[in-house]
Parts: sequence; C-alpha cells; structure tokens
Amino acid sequence: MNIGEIAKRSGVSRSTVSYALSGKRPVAEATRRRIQTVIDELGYRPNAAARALKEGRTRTIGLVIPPAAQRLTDVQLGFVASVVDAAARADLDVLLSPSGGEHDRSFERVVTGARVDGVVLMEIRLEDARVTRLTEVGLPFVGIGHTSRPEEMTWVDIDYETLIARCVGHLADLGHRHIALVNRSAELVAAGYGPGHRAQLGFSRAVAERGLQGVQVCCADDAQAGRACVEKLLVTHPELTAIATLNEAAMPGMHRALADAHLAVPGDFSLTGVAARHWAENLHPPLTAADILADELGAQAVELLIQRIADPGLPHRQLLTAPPISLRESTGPARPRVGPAA
Amino acid sequence: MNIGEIAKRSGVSRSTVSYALSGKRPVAEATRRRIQTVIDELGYRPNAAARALKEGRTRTIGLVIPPAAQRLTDVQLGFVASVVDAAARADLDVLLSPSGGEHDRSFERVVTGARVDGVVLMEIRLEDARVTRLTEVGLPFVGIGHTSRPEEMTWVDIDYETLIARCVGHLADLGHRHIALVNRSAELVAAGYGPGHRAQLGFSRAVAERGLQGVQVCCADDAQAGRACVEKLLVTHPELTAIATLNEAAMPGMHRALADAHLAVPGDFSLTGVAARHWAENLHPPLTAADILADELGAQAVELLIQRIADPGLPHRQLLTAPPISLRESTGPARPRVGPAA
DNA sequence: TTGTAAGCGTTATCAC
DNA sequence: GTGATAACGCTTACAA
Repeated sequence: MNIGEIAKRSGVSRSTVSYALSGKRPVAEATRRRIQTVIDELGYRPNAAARALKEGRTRTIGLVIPPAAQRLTDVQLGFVASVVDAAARADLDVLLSPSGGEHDRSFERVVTGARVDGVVLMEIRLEDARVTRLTEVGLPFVGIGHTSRPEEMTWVDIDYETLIARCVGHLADLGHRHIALVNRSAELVAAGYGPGHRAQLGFSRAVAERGLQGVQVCCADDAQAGRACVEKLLVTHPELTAIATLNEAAMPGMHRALADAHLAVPGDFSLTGVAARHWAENLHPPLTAADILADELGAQAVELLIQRIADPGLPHRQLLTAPPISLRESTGPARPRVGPAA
Repeated sequence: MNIGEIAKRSGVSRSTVSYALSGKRPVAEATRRRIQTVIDELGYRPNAAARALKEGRTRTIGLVIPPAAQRLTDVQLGFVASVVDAAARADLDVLLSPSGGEHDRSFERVVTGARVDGVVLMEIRLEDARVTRLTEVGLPFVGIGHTSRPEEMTWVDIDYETLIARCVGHLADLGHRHIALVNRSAELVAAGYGPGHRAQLGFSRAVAERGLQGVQVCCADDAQAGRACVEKLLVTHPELTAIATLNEAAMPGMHRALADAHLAVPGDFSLTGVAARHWAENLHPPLTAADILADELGAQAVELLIQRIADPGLPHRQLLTAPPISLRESTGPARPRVGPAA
C-alpha cells in the first residue's frame, strides 16, 4: 500500500496525491475528494521511512532516560510522562533510549543514525559524556538538568540550590538550629550529579548564613536506606530536630525511623524538602515541600527542543525554576530533643 | 556523511562498503580494514530511514502505554522499564506511544505508517479497539494483558483470578471469615479492564468455595481514595477482618484508614494482595502478596514479539503467570472485631 | 490544475 | 573480490 497505488486508483499522478495530502499545492476540490475517498477506503498512510529519507527529518525526538534497571523516581517518571505527552501534542513521536551502563549502543543508535531530529536528555551529570557527544555530532538537544558549563547548552532545570536553602530558611524560621540534609546516593553525588551537588551548596550556604548547625549525609534511593540513614543520624546527632531532603525514594523509610524513635512529625521533628507534588500530598503527614512541576518542565523542554530543531543556530536558552514551598503538615516549631533539662 | 562518502574516501564502491559492514559478502581483509578506518575516523553510521526503506523493516518496536496523564502504577512502570531494557538488549529501539484519550493520532502514526516492526500493547481491555486495529492492519503485536477472546492474540499476563483466589484462601486458612476485595477504579472495571474483572471472578469463586462472607468494592487509584474506601468499609461492614487488593496506589491510604481506626496490621486486621515486589517490601509492615515479576513479563513480551516479527504466521501463544504468595508481615490469624462478646 | 522525473541513502542483484 | 545500478516510497522542482 503506497502512494502509487492510491494514485492509480484515483486516476491521478503520485505527485497529485502527495499534494492533496500536504496541501502544498492547490488541488481541484473534486480530485481531492476522490483521492481522499480512496485513501480512507484503503487506510493509506505515507511510509515514515520514505518520508524521513526524502525530507531529511524524522518527526521523532529521542528521550534519553537513566538505565531502566535502576527504578525511576516519581519525579523522573513525571518528566517522561510530560515529555511524551507534549511531544504527542506536537505530533512528534518519541524514541526511548536507556543510556549509561550497558546501553551505550542504544544511545549511539539514536544519536548517530539520523533516527531523531533532536533529543531530550535526562539525569545530566556535571561532566556528561552524552552532552559532549551530542554537541560533537551537532544534534539539537535540550537537557532536563545541566552540566558544569551551563551556558554551553539549552536546558530546563530545578534550582535545587535555592530550594534547599529555602527549606533550611523555613526550618530556621520555625526555630530549628540543628538540621540535616539527606542527599541522594553517595555514588550519584560523587559522579557529579547536579541536583545532589547543588543541594549541598544551597544547604551549606543557608546553614552558614543563619548560623545553624548543619550535617549532610548521602543516602541510597530506597526506603531501607532512608530508614537506616535516619536511625544513624538520630544517634550520632541527638540534637537534630529537622531534616531537609531531595531523596523522595528514601522518605518512607525516614518516616519509619522517626516513628520507631517515637518522634512525631511535626510535633517532635520536622521534615521538608523537594518532591513531586503528588508524592508530597500522599505522605502522612503531607510533606511541606517545594513541589516540582514535572509537567511544566517536560513540556518546556519539548518546546525548547522544537525551537532548536527549527533553527539550530539559535542562542542557547536556560530555564531555572524554583517553585515556592507549599506549606503542608510536616514542619512545625522546634522542640529540642535534648535540651538544658536533659 | 553517507555511504558514498565513505566509499570515495576508501577508494571502493558503495556496495563494497555496505558488504564490509554487513558481512553478507566476503571482502578482502585489507579493503575491509581500510574502510573500517575511514568509518571510525568519520564516525559514520548508516542512515536508519534509508535502511528501513530498503529493507522493509525498522528495527524498532512500538510500546503503547496508557495515556501519560494518568500516572503509571509501579507495576506498569516496571513493564515499561523491562520492555525497554529487553528491546535494547536485542538492539531494537522503542517508540513510545500514549494511547487512548486525546492521543489516538499517536497510536495511528505508530501503527500505520510502517514506523515499527511490531508493538507491545499495555493495559488491554476485554474489548479493545487497539487490538482490533492492530489485527486489521496485520502488524505483529503482543499484549501485556488480554481481551475477552484470548485465543485470538499473543499475550503475557498475570493470572489475577488465581492470585486473588489464593489470597482469599490464605486469609481463610488464617481463620478470616469476612473479607473484602478492594478492586481498581469503578471506571476501569466498568470499561472491561481485565485484571479488575478477573479479580472479581477469583474473589467470588474463592469466597463461595470457602463459604465466606465477601464484599467487593471499587476504589480509585490513589491514596485518598484508598483511605476513604476503607473508612467506609469499616463502618458498613464492622465484621470485616481482612482485605485483599490489587490496587497498589490506594494501599498507603488503606493503611492510614486502618491506623486511624486503631486497627493494627496484622494484629487486628490482615492485608494482602497482588503487587510489585519492590512495593510490597517497602510497605510497613511489608505486604504479604503475590509478587508481580514485571521484569520477566516485559522481557517475555519482547521475546514473543521478536518471534512474531520473524514469522507472523506463527500460532498465537499465551503466557499466564501466577507467582506464589510471598509471606511477609501483613497477614495474621483472624481476631474478630465484633464478636459474641460485643 | 496536473504530470514527469530526480533524488534522498541504503541494500542487493547482476555483471565482470 | 569488486563495481554498476535498480529499487524501496516519498516530496518537490520543473514542465505542460
């Protein structure tokens, strides 16, 4: 079933069918209708490969995700969903590529075989080989996250530095003087994972500015680790009254450790951080947090990518969002765990 | 950068380059090496569209997911991850298509523009237009889930009927006589969502066989709904001592409702169901449940699809898995809430 | 208003 | 062991 077949059955040439479809040249109404009838009857659709070959574009974008094996967080999943959704609205298909680990072949295929018109790149590291590679081959791309040389690429990102600083500020306002930051996994932070890195920065800065006692720990991205991490923290830092975190996955475990220590949230202990709204609202008690609007960010990434595909010469653009903290029920006035009385 | 350029620089013809790459015709070792050098130098890769056009296959599979807007459950996410992973291992790319709702264009593009060699279809309904459409156009596909005429397609699925029946059996063995099934959302079940439907069947059957009192309710896929649902259930059915569910997303809320009613799990009330292992292990207390092995199912779906693509005439195959119940800590002996003493 | 034909980058058949 | 060349299905410049 190809355009020639449609042409034959409609009694016109192939070009007329093509033009009737694209509207790039006027076609007599009668002819157009005749062609349309045949097309509907046979359920014809132009062959994507042939069209891509001729036009030099695929109407497809690549979405490079972290290797699937390591589960996606709620926030990451939100990005994927919103990118796919935004792309569908723009009539673009999305080619999914797990990158890193054993899947470099997949990334190379997507990048270098002219399979896509552009790429949305997730989970960018401060030094990221994929960014280098994409720049090298000149394929338009937009990062969700950015590298250590942010001006050299187009990206959207969450301002973890500001957000964590704000969380600390919020806790300080409530009277907390001893605060911990529970970061993402040590591997991730060591590998130069931007959010982890910038969370450290923001935390250190805010703690210094407010003259607080701060302690920073890394924690693997799962509930067990969160539990162990907080259990340890409560012992090693008995004066702690609050935690800020960007580690969603660890949070259920953190809650559990607090409950096991008979510390009520927010009565005895405050908890806050950065998380997907959906997630924050569903915790018990609902988490006071800077709500990441994954939907918007993903859609903006696609929007920027479409612009770059249309004109790759465009100057780079950056979009840093710092959503306000939504006050919910997980933070409250400080109540010393070990005070003068102890 | 195309094959002609490589040919020119290597001083051979285009066909020789092609054969050097594919190995489908012997090429002198010296020539082969010369060509390879040029290729490495220029980072050449065959154009995917041209190859697809010529070969009549795209080396790409479609993955049709539920509309992105409605969040994926943990189990669904597991399927996506494992399908992407398995495809990458087989050097296949994955084109993601949200279907249903406003995204029918995306589905049609994938299905009908020769964009993919085959499709993995998620979230199949008992009557599913997409199955009809795929059959109609003759595109190889494999379902994760199946329709009301299961023998007419190739699929992998989870035997919810058996699993829920087993859960009921397990509860009955522990002495529970009044058990509720918390199903997925009413919309989903009404729309002929297979798992919801088969859970009903399994529940009814098991309850009848064991001579128990059973009550079935539907519940939207989120924590709030789960909480509301159980709160109501506890009031309307005060004799209830256990719940079986396949609604992961609602479970945190269900726990909360039980806690609010001062019912300890498993001391006063037992909870069990079907869930991703990851999820079950992370609940508090860990959920006694039939663990869905999403990784295996997704990989098997890809495997079956590859076979069907290679030979579309193959008889349909079906793979129904019923993983055993993993005993954890959320079920225990029945302790009547309202007994003779009350 | 419509038709003819070139060409996109491959692969594979045929010829040498 | 290697080289011309046709063909895949489409879009579009040129011709009528």
